[in-house]
Amino acid sequence: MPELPEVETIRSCLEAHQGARIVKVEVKRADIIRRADFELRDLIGLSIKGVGRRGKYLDLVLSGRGHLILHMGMSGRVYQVEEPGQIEAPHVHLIIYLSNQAVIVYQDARRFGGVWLVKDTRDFFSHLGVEPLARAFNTDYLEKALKGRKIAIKTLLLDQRLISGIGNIYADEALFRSGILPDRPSGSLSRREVEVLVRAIKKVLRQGIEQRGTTFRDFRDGYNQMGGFQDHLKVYGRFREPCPTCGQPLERVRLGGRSTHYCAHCQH
DNA sequence: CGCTAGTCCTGTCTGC
DNA sequence: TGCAGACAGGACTAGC
Repeated sequence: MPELPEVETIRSCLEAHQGARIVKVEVKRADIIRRADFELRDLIGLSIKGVGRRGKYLDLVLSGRGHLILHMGMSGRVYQVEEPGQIEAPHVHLIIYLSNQAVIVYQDARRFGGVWLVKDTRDFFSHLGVEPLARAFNTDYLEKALKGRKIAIKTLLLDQRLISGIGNIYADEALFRSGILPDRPSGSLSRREVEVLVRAIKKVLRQGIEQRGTTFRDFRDGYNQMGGFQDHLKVYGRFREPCPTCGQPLERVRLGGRSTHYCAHCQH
């Protein structure tokens, strides 16, 4: 679920807790901890030095070189509450109590997400590709990555080893805005098309962040509030609705196992 | 390399 | 109303 704009939205919400100390940690389900370089109780007393994001991972940087890393999978939420008594919602797996009285809640119904206690993030993030909003993600980079590849361009955009942060919604939206069909063999894109696509990816991700993410179903921001970008989606979730550009009914197919939305008239 | 299918899970919606 | 089946924003693996 949460793609780059959603995780970034949560990240900026949690930034308010920079400097706060962890006073207590409750784990409701031990198996959501996917890796622990140190003990959970070692978190007590550490302060939050910063809140980062890498791809779709949220990175709580702790004093003493530790990181508490969260991934939301499909249905995960991370948000803060003022009153601990209000955390009765189902599927709460981790609760972090801070010295500033805030309580951070991690919940994930489907448990596709996870939590990692990591000492050094360099190796942890080493499998991830370029940040799509970074300068390093440009026409040259994508053109090189596409060269000779036959894989469908949408499937390639979802490969986190090449570009980290794009998910199903923003892939469909970026391709629509670029006028490129999702199943085009990656290597068949012209330099001009690659350029247009890179710009569209950056633009749609930035708009998603501005709108505080897309709440298609589960997503909530760091205050457990819905995002706003769902009102700006042009194709995702709009099967059979008229294309916002040409009015023809939008199509939906399955591509690489993922639901894929596009306009057969506007995208080539 | 590229592609499909399966896996991890629960919730929600649709059609009968 | 009940129930079965499809489907869901992610990521990994096995197999061909």
